Amino acid sequence: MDLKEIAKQIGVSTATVSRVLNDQPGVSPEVREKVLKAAAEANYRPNPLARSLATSKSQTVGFVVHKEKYAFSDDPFYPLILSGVEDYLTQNGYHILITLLDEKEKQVQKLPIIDQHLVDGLILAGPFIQASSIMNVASTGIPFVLVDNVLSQYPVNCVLTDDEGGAYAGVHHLITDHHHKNIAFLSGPQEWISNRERLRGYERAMQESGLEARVIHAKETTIASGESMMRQALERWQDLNAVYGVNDSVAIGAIRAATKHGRKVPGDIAVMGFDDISWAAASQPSLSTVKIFTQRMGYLAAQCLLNSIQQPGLPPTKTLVTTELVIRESCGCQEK
Amino acid sequence: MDLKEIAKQIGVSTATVSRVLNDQPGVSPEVREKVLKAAAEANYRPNPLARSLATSKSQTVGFVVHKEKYAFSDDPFYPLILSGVEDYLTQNGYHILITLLDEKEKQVQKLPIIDQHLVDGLILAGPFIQASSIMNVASTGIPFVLVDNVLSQYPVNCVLTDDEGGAYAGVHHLITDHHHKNIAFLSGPQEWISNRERLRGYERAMQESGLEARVIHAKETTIASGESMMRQALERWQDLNAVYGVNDSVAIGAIRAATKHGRKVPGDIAVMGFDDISWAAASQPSLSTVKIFTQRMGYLAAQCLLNSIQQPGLPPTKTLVTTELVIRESCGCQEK
DNA sequence: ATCATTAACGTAAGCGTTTACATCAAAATT
DNA sequence: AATTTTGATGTAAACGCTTACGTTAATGAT
Repeated sequence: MDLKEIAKQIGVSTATVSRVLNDQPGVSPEVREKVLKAAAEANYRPNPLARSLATSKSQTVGFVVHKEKYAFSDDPFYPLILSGVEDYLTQNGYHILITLLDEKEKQVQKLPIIDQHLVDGLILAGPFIQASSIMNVASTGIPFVLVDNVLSQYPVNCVLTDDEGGAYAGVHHLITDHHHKNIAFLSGPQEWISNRERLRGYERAMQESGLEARVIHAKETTIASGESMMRQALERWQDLNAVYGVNDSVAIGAIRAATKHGRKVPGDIAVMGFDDISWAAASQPSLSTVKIFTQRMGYLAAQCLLNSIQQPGLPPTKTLVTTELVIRESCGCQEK
Repeated sequence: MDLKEIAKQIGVSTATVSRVLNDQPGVSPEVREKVLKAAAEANYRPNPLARSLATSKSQTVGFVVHKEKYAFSDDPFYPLILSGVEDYLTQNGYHILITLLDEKEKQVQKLPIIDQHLVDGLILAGPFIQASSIMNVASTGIPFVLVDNVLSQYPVNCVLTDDEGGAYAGVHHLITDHHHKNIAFLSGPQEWISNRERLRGYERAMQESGLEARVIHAKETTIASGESMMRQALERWQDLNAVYGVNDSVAIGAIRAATKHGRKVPGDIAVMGFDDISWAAASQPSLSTVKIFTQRMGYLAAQCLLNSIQQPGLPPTKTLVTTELVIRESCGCQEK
C-alpha cells in the first residue's frame, strides 16, 4: 500500500497526499480531510526507507559506547543512559542504532553507521573514546553529543553529572554534620573526567575547611582496588576518621578492608561513595552515597541531540545534571 | 559519489558496476578489475538506504527487550546478551536497532521497527514478552528468535541456558561432594522459564538421591527476597544444611540472613547460587555458583537469526547453552 | 476591465540502488 | 557456412517517497 494507490483512490496526485501526510501547507481542508480518511482506512504506513532516500534524513540516531564498559561492568550505567536516550527519542519518532566499540576501534568516524549515513546524529557515551576520534567526527559535520565525557580543546555538546558539586556535598556532609577532619579520598584513573571532578570536589571541600587533602590513587575503581586503597590509607594515616570513595564499588571495598582491619564502619571510620548503584543499599552497613541521575543524563543528551539535528548551527551546549545526597548507615547518621 | 559517477568514469553502465560490487557473475575479469579500482580510488560507499529500497532488505535486525529488566536490574544480563548479539551481527555486516519495551506496550508486532519494515529480523530477549504478542510477530512472517524465553504452544527459534542441568549440577555438588541432605531451594516467579527449569533441576537432583524437596517461593529474585526466604527456611527447617538460591542475588540475600541468624556460612549452612554475576566473587564469603554464558547466548541467538533470514523456511531451532560449576567459598569446598 | 498576486494542485524529476530484459558479438554446434 | 548457444554488457523500470516547478483558476488591486 503506497502513496500512489491512495492518491489514485481519491483522485489526487501523490504530491498532494505527501503534503497532507507531512502537514505541509497548500492543500484545501476538504482534500486534506479526504486524504487523511483514505490513509486511515487503508492503514497506510509511509515507507521510511523511501522517505529517507528522498530527504536524506533517517530519523535514526547512533548510540556509541565502549563494549567492555557497557556490558561487563558491575552496574548498568550505560544501559541506564541508553534507557533515558530511548525514552526521549522514541517519544519523538526517532530510532536507535547501537554500536559497541572494541578496544581496537579507534576510528569512530569510520563506523559503518556514520560512514554510510545511516544516522542523523550520534550519542557518544563514556570517556573511553579518544579525543582525536571525536574531533574527526566533529569534522564530518554530523550532529553529536557526548555523555559522561567532554572535550577540553573544543566546545561540543555534552551532558555530564555535576561530579565536582556532588563530591563536595558528600565531603561537606562528613565535615560539617559529622565533624570529621581526617578524611581520605580513594580515587581512580584520572583520565576519566568524572574521577577528576570528584577529586576536585573533595579537595575544595577540604580546603574550604582548612583540612589537609589525603588522596590514594588506583588504576581501577573496583571493590578490589577499594580494598587495596583502604589498606594503604589505614597504614598511612593512623588517625583516619572517614574515607570518601570515588564510586560505590570502591567505597564498598573500603568498608570490607576496614572491617577486616578491625575497624567498625561507621563507628571508627565513616565511609561514603558516589553513584548510588543498586548494591549500595544492600551493602552492610548500607552505603551513604551521592546519587547520580543516570537515566536523566541520557534523556537530556537525546534532547540536546535532537535540538542540534533540527536546528543546525546551534552553538554547543554543556549540560550539568545535579546530584543528590543519599544518607544511609555508613556515614554514621543513623548512630546519632 | 554514487554508482552512476563511477560507471561514467570508466565508461560502463551502472548495472555492471552494481554487479561487480555485489559479486555477481556476468562480468569479465578485466572490467571487474577496473570497477574495483575506480571504486576504491573514489572511496565509494554504496548508499544502504537506496539499496534497501531496491532490495527490501535492510541489513538490520531489531533487538527488543523489556526496559525495566534491561537497565534497572542489579546485573547487566541483557546488556551482555546484546553484546553477544552485536559481536555476531557486526561481523556479518548487520546493524542493530534497539527497542526498549514499556510495561504497557503489549503489541510487540506494532512496534515501528517491525511495522515499518525497518528490520530483517528480530531478537526478542527475556521472558517478559507475552506469548500472544510473540504469536502475532510470528504471524507476520518476519524471522525472529527468542532469548531466555520459549513458547510452549508452538515451536520457534530460541536460545536458552541449560538451567535444569545447571541447577542439577549445583545441587548434586552439595549432595555428593558435601554430603548435605537437607537442602532447601529458594525460588522465584514461576512465569519465568529459567526459574521453573532451575527448580526442576533441583527437584531431580534431590529425587535421584532420595531426598525430600524443600522449596520456598517469592515474587522477586532480589537480595531482599533472598533474605526473606532464608528467614522462612530457617524457621521452618531446623536441620537445614544447605540452601540453593535460584540466582546469585537471592543466594547473597540468603547468606546475609543466615549470618544475621548466627549461622556461619558455609560452616553451618552451605549456600550456592546461579548466574555468576560479578558480585558473586566479591560476596563474603565468596559465592559458589553456576556460571551462565550470557554473552554466548546472544551470539548464538544472532547466528540463529541470520540463518533464518538468509535461508527462509528453515525449521525452528532450540539451542541450549551449557553452564559451568564455579566453586568458591560458600559451598564449603575451601574448608576441607 | 486589466493585471498582479495567491492558493490549490498536478507533473515529473529526483534520491541511489537493483534487476528483468534486451542486445550483441563471440564461441560452439551442426 | 548457417545456426544456436553463451557470456558480457547496456537499457530502463522499479523501489516509494519528496519537492521544485509549472499550471490553473480565483482573488485582489488599480
